[in-house]
Amino acid sequence: MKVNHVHSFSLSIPEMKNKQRELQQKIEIAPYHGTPTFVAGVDVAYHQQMGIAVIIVMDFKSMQVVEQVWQIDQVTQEYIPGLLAFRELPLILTAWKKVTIEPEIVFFDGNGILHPNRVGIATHASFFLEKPTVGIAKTPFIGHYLEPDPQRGSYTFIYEQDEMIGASLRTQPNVKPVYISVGNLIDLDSSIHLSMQLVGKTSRIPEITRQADILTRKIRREYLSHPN
DNA sequence: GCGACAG
DNA sequence: ATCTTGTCGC
Repeated sequence: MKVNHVHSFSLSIPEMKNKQRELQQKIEIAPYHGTPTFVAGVDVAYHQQMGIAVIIVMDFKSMQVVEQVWQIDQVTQEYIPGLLAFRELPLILTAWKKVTIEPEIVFFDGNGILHPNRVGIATHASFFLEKPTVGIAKTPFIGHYLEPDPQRGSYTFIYEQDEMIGASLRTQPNVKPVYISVGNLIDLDSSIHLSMQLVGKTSRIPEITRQADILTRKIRREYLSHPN
């Protein structure tokens, strides 16, 4: 297992757990509540060794993109299940410095506490961003849950033992659900409902991370894909 | 020990 | 994540 702790951040797994316990108290004292004005979405794409991190800032009500920033750099850390943040977070945090419109909540392509150590990338990122984060994953990682009803907006909770660690959310009728989990500083119900409000008419993935994903591929097309 | 395993 | 054509459906 190769993990270089030579990044703009570095937390060992025990440190992650401590940090999580510390911020868990803030969640209980002051979880995010209400309707955000601006939200952000984060995603990363790759072209060989190059990674492209995109952050989209969007007006929550109109779902219009108000800012988009990105960062391109070499990524040498391999992907290890459970340690996605070690691969993607350094690039994301560099891109984050370019954001000028401050969002209240940040959504990630990946998991929050729906993770073997309860520290998925959305949770890990919150330690540095210090704001509420939510994980939106396209495939389940861990946990047990029942299939949500086929209609749009229905959801079931995901458990491990007696711990409720996420939700399986049906964003479109008869379409495979997405997997929502708390990153930090927000409760699961808000995470689910805010994610659902960011779903467009026909897409399975909420617009906030979908737009980030789209831009990520566009940048790759224009800057990295062509040999000449 | 063996397989599974977010992106 | 990435490699990839056509195709069914709104």
